[in-house]
Amino acid sequence: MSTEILQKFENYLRSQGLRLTDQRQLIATAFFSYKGHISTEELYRKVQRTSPAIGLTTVYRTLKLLTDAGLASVKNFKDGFMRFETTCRTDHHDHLVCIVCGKIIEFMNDRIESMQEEVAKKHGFSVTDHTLDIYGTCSDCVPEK
Amino acid sequence: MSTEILQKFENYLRSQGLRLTDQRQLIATAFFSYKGHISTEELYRKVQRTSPAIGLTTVYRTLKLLTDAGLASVKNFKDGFMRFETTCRTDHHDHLVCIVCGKIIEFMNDRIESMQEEVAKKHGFSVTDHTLDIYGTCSDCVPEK
DNA sequence: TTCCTTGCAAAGTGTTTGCAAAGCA
DNA sequence: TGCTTTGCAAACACTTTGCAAGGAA
Repeated sequence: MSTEILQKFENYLRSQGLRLTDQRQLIATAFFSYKGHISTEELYRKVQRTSPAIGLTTVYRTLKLLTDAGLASVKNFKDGFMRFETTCRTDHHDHLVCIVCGKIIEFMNDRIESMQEEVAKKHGFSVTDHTLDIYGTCSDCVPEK
Repeated sequence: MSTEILQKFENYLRSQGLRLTDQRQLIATAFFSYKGHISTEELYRKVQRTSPAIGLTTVYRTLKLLTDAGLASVKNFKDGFMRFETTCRTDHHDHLVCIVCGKIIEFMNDRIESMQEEVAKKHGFSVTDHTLDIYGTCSDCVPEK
């Protein structure tokens, strides 16, 4: 299932005169098997469990390649870490972030989207991208008054 | 005019057993006279022009104090710099950021705001904060095709 | 051979902290 | 005197780069 996407990665690499090495394959596979927004460190630890020889640097570099290939995208929440997620899911979405437990819920609201476009147009902007993160406390973390 | 807000700062400092020093006053004044989202470095350079002896560290520390005092708030755009703006203006707003020239336009849209609340409620979140940044190209920077 | 890839260590970024000197109360 | 403040330099945390060794074509 992730073979197809690995194939895309390999195609990109070849087109750049690069190679799909074992490390890159391992890192990419681990990355694509993760459903959420993974930080470099987390992906590193994930990969380390099965292949302790892989270095953090290689994880960084592979994530950069995946991003260049258009297969991953970077996201910065408030914690200052780079987080990545796959772009195969072509759906755009925004985020609800729990400031207590760190849970991230994705949502999508067409009306909000189209109103953003409208606002941008009104100011003469042509939108390339946007970020909507709502921070708050999730139902599991309600402060015990 | 900014005397009033400086007063607030001084009150906060006193309440914490701290002092409103010359440096802090200078930095705070420069900060409050800036209308937009200023980075630490920018504020540092601004202050340096009149008082070259002030250190970057002191700017960082003063901005932290202003934030603790509730007079400034931090904002992180994609560039990885901390940016601050005054909170005296109690109005909330979102941002349109030009990815070419860096221009930042503020806007406010009640319907978007209330729809965010709605989405959060639907997921059991109680909102404390949110971030809506729209990135794009402004009318001055339209790519010359 | 040629050039890509790797992991380590070192460098780089923006930010924070330790510290001794200086200053206010 | 006791405590805050300052600026420098060093430490930090995350990320990137330089490099020599190893590897595929």
